[in-house]
Amino acid sequence: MFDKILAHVAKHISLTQEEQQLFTSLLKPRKLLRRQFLVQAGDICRYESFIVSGCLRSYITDADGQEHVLHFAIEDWWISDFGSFLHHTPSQTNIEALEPVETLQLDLASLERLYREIPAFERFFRILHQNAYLAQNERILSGISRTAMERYEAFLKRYPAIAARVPQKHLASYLGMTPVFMSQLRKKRMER
Amino acid sequence: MFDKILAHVAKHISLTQEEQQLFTSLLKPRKLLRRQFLVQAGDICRYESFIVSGCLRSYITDADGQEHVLHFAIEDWWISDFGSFLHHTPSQTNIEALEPVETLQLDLASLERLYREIPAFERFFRILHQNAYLAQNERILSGISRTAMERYEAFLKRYPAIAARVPQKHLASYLGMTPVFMSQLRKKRMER
DNA sequence: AAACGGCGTTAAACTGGTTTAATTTCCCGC
DNA sequence: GCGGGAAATTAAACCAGTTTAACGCCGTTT
Repeated sequence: MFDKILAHVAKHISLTQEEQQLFTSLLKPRKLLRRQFLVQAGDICRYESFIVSGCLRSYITDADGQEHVLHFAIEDWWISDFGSFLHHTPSQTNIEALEPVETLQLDLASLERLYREIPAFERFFRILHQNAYLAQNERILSGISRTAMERYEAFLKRYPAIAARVPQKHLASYLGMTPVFMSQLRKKRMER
Repeated sequence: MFDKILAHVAKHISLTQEEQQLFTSLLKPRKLLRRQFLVQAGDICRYESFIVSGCLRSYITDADGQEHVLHFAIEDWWISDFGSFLHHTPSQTNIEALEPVETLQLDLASLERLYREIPAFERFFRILHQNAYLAQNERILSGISRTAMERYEAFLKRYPAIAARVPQKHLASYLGMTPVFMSQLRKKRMER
């Protein structure tokens, strides 16, 4: 049951048997059906959720009622409304299962206990946040310097598994364009 | 000389006298004139630079020769090409002083030594990266959900000091619009 | 198997933002 | 303080991406 998450953690830090035990004892499993919400806007997001299987999207609904996809997350990734989780403030985002999902959840008190009792976890999450920061930089650059076609093709190249797995309208939203326009881009690519 | 950076670090972690001494002994001062580069594309970015005074921008030049501003940085912030710094790969970005700048620089070996000898620094940089990640999220959201006018006004509200300090063309680039269009937005705001 | 509703596609009108180019203003180096 | 070059402004033509609406294709429900 904990194999996947232990293998994931072992990519960055090594834990003794006892440390593994402590860590896994803090994790609470949670399963979601398709279309079920892990977090809803207005809730306080109480967990960082490690995804054992399945696929989710996080998005916000703006003042005009329009949805904007912030992230996709699949196996071996973590997801949360990070601001809400850290500061116990109401979540801006919704996080919805696009497929049946199994997660392992860690609450803030448990995370802080981990930091205290197994300092290597400071390192582990530092590395995760570093990587997240690098990926975000890429995405920002993409947004200010690339055309819609370039963004679409870059996504296909970098995350082919996700592109094949999520509805196009959500991908279009993630990429900052309309589903109609993305469909036109797909057509142009086919003709080429 | 080290007052500013010690005060900055003290916001997140507490250090003993000896730890402060070790930390500051690893910092190398570097000053830049206006228009001088802290990092040039193609170089390996060997330092995280803490800014004691002055203002810089990081940007990339794309295949068409167009510049795109990724970040501004002022007093009390850190700047680097983080990917280049971490992995010793050639920098994608240029980092240029917009004013005379004083920095304190930390190289990767020193940073790793800090992590080893003062584990609190794992925590310190975890928190910095967490905050960076949150700010990046905001910006991405802004890019996919807001109009140019909304982005401009949000920036003015959040970073008025920077907006007043940097050339408009750089700000326009940061916000993902042309200087000409931003000038039109400014005019509309004045008329209102 | 019929009816329903959500999703992707197509086409056409439209608009927010770009491009180009001319004019003015502002630095700042001498 | 003066001259030159870069930055900001204005106007007009242009284009990338949006909007609206109609249609066809599944997959689900009944």
